[in-house]
Amino acid sequence: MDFAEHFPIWNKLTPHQQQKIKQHAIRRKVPKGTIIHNGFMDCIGILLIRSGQLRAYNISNEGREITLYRLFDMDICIFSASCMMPNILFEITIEAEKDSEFWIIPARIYKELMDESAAMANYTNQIMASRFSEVMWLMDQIMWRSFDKRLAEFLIEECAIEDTKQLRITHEKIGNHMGTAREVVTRMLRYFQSEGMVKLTRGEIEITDSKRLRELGQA
Amino acid sequence: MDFAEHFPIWNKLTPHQQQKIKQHAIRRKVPKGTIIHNGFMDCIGILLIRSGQLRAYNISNEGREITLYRLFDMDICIFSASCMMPNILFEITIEAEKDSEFWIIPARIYKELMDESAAMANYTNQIMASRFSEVMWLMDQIMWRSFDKRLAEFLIEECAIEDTKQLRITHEKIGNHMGTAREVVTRMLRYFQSEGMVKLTRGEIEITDSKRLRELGQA
DNA sequence: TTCATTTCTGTGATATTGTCACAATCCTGT
DNA sequence: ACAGGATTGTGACAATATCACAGAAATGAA
Repeated sequence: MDFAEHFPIWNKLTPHQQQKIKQHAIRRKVPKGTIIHNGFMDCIGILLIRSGQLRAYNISNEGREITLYRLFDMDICIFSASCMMPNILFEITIEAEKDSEFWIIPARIYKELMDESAAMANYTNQIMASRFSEVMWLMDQIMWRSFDKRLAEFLIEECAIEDTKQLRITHEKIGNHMGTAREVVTRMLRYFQSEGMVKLTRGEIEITDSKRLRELGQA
Repeated sequence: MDFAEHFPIWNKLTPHQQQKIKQHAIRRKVPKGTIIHNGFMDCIGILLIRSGQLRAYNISNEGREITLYRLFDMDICIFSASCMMPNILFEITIEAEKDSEFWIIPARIYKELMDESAAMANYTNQIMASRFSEVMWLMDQIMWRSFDKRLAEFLIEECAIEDTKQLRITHEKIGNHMGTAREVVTRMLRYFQSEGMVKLTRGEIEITDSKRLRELGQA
């Protein structure tokens, strides 16, 4: 079990607490597309991500989506255990964007640890603050930046994550990430193409002028 | 000092911790309009509100505002001590909307308490979760609800807070609360007036059909 | 291989909201 | 009474969202 290597505050826990985690942590593997957490329904526990990529997003009543943040290797997902936090009154969905593997610490166990360990509680605090910061960043984007800049930034970010200039993603998916309609994405991408910044083919977007796109995204 | 009566987890603290708070907590009174916290600049500490009303909001580079949440009697303001939370990477401004009075626990003292007391750390967690929930609620509003419904709901909410149907507020202020331009507010209010839901005079909005307004706000 | 079906993209028409410019009105202090 | 500021009103236009529908490309079944 290489859990200890990955859990950041392992050394601040007592042997007894370490033992407890070792005993109850479960390892799990899920294929791309799996819904790991959905609103209030389930409460599997805290996740420590070993590999893969998760996406936390919000769904409107009409089924429109917006990505709140993403989780990568070593990240910790707390909202999959929102049942143990009575003041979390919002619903969030968490989905595996890629095949992923993670450990689960059951909510009950984690709560016990938080209650008895200030280190654990403070660490949880920091994770919550990180997620909060990410959502606030998103809020700023939505409120104060125009769509062309946001889309440019999204494409650049996506290229960085996937480490390629040939993004295999549909306009619909981009719309779901950004909380807007597919048509809006299509139109803006066509504009980008007319400006020579991307080349569009079905199911793929090739970035042809990443310098200009980056400038636009950072403006 | 009636601090103890107001601080929710007072009983879970050791006498020594209680003593420490009593020693360092400061009481302060500020007039309406005071900026209590501004971005990263100051870090006065945790506030426990005794009376009055605070507003936490966000400012864009161009100076446009949006209210994130409000704080009332007994509420606790943590972002006035964001310097002690390294993962809080966003800027927030906190302003007294009315003459207000509160206690301040200096950030350093509060941090010491959190580090040594799991109860304190977990309590802080809950406050953070509450604020997070409020921001997520706002996000939902912004993303998925049309402006007429949001404005209707704002007016109803404002009436509840002020306990009156004659709101003394300018269109500009409403725009700043809702993150939109003054003209947009003016136009929608004129529409509401044409529908007989409000009556507009300079500096005042009288709600004349709160039933319909409420229905609109909840639709 | 062919055809039907599904997925993905393209586009015009219209509605909503944001931006800009400027005017009109009301209020306040002198 | 008057000047100057604060507040509100409004038209023109831009940006984005919504709706309806069509065409193109991929997929899978026969």
